[in-house]
Amino acid sequence: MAAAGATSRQERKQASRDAIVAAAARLFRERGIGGASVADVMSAAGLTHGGFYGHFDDKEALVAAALAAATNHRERWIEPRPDMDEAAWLAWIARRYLNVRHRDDPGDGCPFPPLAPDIARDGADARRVFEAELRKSAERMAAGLDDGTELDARDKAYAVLALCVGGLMLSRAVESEAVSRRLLRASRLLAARAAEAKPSARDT
Amino acid sequence: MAAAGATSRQERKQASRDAIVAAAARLFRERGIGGASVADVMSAAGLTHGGFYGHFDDKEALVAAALAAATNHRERWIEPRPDMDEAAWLAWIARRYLNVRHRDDPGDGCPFPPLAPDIARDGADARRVFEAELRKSAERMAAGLDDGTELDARDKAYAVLALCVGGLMLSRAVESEAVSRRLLRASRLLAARAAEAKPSARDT
DNA sequence: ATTATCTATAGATCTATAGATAATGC
DNA sequence: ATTATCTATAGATCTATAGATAATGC
Repeated sequence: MAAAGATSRQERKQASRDAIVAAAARLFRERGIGGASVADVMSAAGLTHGGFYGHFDDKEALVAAALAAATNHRERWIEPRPDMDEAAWLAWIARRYLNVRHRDDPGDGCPFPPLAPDIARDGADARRVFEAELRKSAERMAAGLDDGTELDARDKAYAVLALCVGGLMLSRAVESEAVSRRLLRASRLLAARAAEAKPSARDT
Repeated sequence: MAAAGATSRQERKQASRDAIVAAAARLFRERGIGGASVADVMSAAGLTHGGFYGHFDDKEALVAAALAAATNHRERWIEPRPDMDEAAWLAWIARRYLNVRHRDDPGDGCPFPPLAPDIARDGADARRVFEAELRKSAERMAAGLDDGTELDARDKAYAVLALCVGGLMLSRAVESEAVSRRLLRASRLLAARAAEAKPSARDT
């Protein structure tokens, strides 16, 4: 008789937990970890402050969960495109990441630029989650790249990630629109150069 | 009779202010802006909490001053080397910036990686100072670079800065030494590729 | 009867201010 | 007499906990 529509106690608790994590993932990206209190997160999730500690031991555990949850971004930016050569694909990825829309919507964007310094100073658990997420991004990108002479496919991916994260972060920290856009554009153009100089030379 | 050794009231106040700014520049880089309280900064400067407001209107004014003061880093990393070609010089700059020593000493290092996200969320004053400092770095670097076909000298400089800042920041946010070093190395290698493919081709 | 959530609060911050103190400079 | 700094504190947070409440599930 356990019909599909029935929401068990466990299911509802899980739904609350999911709402807390989703709210935290957004607020931490928008305001930084210190800028969003537990009460802020719970309120955004439609719950009251005190209930938080039935779901997590402490705020640091929430940080790790929120970071892992803010992962949906990856599929949007690092999409396989077998029809393109390496340089064109890297340019395509960089264009999807380094743009004004992404710059202006940190709450729904990549968690690395707004959270990296906070995580660097946080506990080892958070850094382990950060590393796992970064590695997944690198591996997804590396799958579409070739090993080069100096940089293998994963090296290229890490370097392009560093460039994208740095470019987006700096574009948010400057005041003038002109410099901000210049940072985005220049970083996009350098990203494509991670490709080997002559990717299709051997085909000729 | 105003001998050189005499310290006027004004001079001593200036010395206190300098000590406050120096302490703030270090603590903000080490712990983030939210992680160092006004009391922490004053204590590190050898003064008491209450005296702060005789020097600055509020904490945000200190952030702007501390950011501008953490500028001595630039000369260390972007040193003109007319003996090198463009790619070699960029590789040299990247090596000076993207290394383990710099990674492990944020308090004495470049203020951009640890502070950029905080500044992005802070007031316009802080962002203006950030932009001015970034622009000075870019111009110092661009002075040693050539205009290319896609990227002019300043574009190259901004892109290399984005890469360096992103690479250093990510290398601090991951937990394993192996991934951290890989990020530094891969970013160093990509930095050199901001140079034109054949800088000395015309000379032949 | 069990459990998820809420109300209320303790204890520890943090920014900013007000008034006291101690040292310089007229 | 002026001014830089210190002591003390108000008012506003923030994390975490304890005990009350209300709803599910036996």
